[in-house]
Amino acid sequence: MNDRPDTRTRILDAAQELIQRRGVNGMSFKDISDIVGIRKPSIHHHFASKDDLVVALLQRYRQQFEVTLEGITCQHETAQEQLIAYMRLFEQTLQVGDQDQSCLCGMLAAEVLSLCPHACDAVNGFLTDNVRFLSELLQVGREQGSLQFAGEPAEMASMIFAALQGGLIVARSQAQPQQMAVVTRQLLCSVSPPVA
Amino acid sequence: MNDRPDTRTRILDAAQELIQRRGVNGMSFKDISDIVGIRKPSIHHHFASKDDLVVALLQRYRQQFEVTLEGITCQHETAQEQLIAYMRLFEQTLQVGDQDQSCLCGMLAAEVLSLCPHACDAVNGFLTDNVRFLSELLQVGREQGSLQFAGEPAEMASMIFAALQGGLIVARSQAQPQQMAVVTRQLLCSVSPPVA
DNA sequence: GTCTATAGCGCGATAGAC
DNA sequence: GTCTATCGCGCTATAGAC
Repeated sequence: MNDRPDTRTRILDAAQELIQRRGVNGMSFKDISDIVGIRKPSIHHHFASKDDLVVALLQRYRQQFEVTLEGITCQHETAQEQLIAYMRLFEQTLQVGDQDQSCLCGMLAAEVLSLCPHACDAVNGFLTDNVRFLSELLQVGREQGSLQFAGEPAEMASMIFAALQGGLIVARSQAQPQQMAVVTRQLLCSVSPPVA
Repeated sequence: MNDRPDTRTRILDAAQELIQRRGVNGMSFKDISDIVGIRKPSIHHHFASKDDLVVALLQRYRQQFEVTLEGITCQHETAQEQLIAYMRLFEQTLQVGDQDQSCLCGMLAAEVLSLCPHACDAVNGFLTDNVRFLSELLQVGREQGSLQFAGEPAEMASMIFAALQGGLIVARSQAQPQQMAVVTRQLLCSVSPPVA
C-alpha cells in the first residue's frame, strides 16, 4: 500500500537528478535534503560520505542500465532496430522534466578528476560496457545486412557513443532537444545500407 | 625583453587550464592564485567576480578560436584537408600536459546551469559558430567532391561536432588519448567518397 | 532513523594599508 | 597593483539527544 520508495532510494533519486543537471561539483547535501524532505545530516545515516553516495549511485545506475540493454536485445529483432532503440534512450533523457538532464556517466566523465578512484572506475566501466554493446550490435548488424559501414565495428562504436554523449551536452546547453534527434538520425544514416 | 605575460593574461591562462581539467565548479580562486603566484584577493583587481572572469575568458577564447578557424580555411585547399585540420585541433587538446584537458566550451556546456546568462550565451555562441563552420565546410566539400555523405550538411555538422566533444570527454575519462584519433578517423570515413 | 547543534574548512568577496 | 585581515556563507561531516 505504501508506494513511496524508502529514504535511501529517494536520496539516490535526488542525487542522480541533481548530478545529471549540474554535475557532482554542483550538487550538495543541502540540495538533496531539500528534495527528499529530510535534514542534511540524516543523509549520512544512509551514505557515510559524498563519495560513498556517488559510488552507490553508480552501482544502481549500471545495474539498471544492464537490464535496459538486455531488454533492447530481446525486444527487437534486427540490429538496426536495436540501434534505434538504444539511441532512443539518449533522446528520452533530454525529454525528462525541464529537459536539462544529461547522461549520468557522461556528466561524471567530464568531472572525472573530482571523483574518488572507485567512482572513476565505475564511470569508465559504464563507458566501456556501452561501447562493447554497440560494437557487438554493429558486428551482428553487418553480418545480418541490416547495417553497413566502413571500418571496424569497435571504432564505429566509439564514434557513435561519443556522438551520443556529445549530442546530449550540446543539445541541452542550447536548450534544443530536437538537435538530439538530428544527431541520432545522422548516425543512423551513417550505418545504414543505401536505400536503393 | 620581458617575455612573461601580464598578470591578467596569466590569470586567464590559469583559469582556462583549470576549467578544462575540472570544470567551473571544480575551479577556485585559490587554485588560480597558487598557479599565478599572487594572493587570492589580487585576482579581484583584474576581475570583479568569478562570473566576470569566466565571461572574459570566453571572450578571449572565442577570439583566438576564430583566428584558428580562419587559418584552417586559408592554409588548406580542399574541404577534406580543412576538416582533417579542424579535427586535429581536438586531438591536440588531449595531447597537452597531463592529457586531462577537454574543450573549454564542451566543459562549460556540461555545466551550463552553473553559468551566468552572459557566459551561457558565449558558450552557446561558440557551439553555434563551430557547427556553422563545419556546415559550410561540408557544403563546399560536397560540391568539390572531396567529401561525400547522406543528408543535409547542417545535420552532419551537428553530428560531427557532437562526436568530437563527446570523444574528448570519453577519451580523457578513460585516459586513452588514442581513442580520440579513432573517433576522428571514423568520422572522416563517414564523409569520404569511396576509395574505388 | 531522524533530529538539533556545531565543528572545521574552503569559498567568493570586501576593506583598507602600502 | 598587491598585500593582510577578515567577513559571511555554504560545504561535508560528527556528536549526541530522542
